[in-house]
This record gives sequence, C-alpha cells and structure tokens, in this order.
Amino acid sequence: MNESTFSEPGIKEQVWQVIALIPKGYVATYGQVADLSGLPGGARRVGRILSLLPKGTRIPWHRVVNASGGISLPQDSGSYVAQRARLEREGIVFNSSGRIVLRNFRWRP
DNA sequence: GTACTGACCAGAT
DNA sequence: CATCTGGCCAGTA
Repeated sequence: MNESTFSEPGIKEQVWQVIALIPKGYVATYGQVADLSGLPGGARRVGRILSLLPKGTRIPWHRVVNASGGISLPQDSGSYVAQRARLEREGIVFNSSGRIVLRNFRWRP
C-alpha cells in the first residue's frame, strides 16, 4: 500500500462539480475542465471520467467537447446523437463539418 | 515489465 | 485542410 495504490480521491467529484457549472447554452473543452479541476494537462482523464458516468446522471456531460469544437464520440453511436441533440436544443449551432464555433459558445468562467 | 488503446491537446509540417 | 509528434494518464492484455 502506498500513495500510488489509489488514484487521488475526490478528483472525479471535482470534475463533476466543474462540469456542473457550465451554463446552459455554453460548452467547455476537456482541457478546460481538466485545468479548472486541478488537473493541468489532464484532458484525457476527464474524457475517461465522462465515459464512466453512471447511466442516469444529472451532470451536463453533453456540454464538454474537444478542443476543435467537435464531439469526441463515434458518429454512429447513440451517445453522439444524444449529445448533439441536447446541445442543439440549448441553442448551440453546428457547422457543416459537425463542429461548434468555440469563439461563440465557449464558456468563459 | 512492455505494448496498445483511448469521450485529449498543442505545435510543427 | 490533413498528418504527424510528443506529451499526458489509466486501464487492459
């Protein structure tokens, strides 16, 4: 048993908390969420945490996109469709390449 | 231990 | 625009 036996406790909750702060109609990137959660350079960890979210979670996971403004899920997945639909329902617009113009929709804390 | 794989990213080419 | 590279970090085989 040592300190590296477990990943730091509370990080997951911290990430959830940060995502919960993203206002409706805005998005944040994985890197942005990582930084705000005290995980600089931890974008991948954020992605992993999102992939492990419980099924009925109330966390607005759909408001997290990649640094290119795209949805980081397979286009043929139900999750992709769900994320895009939720964002569009909040007024977020996708361009012909399936990307959000972050200049317009990125959350600025 | 190595190797590979991801809901990632910035910079270089 | 497309690709590649190196960085990042966990989980899996």
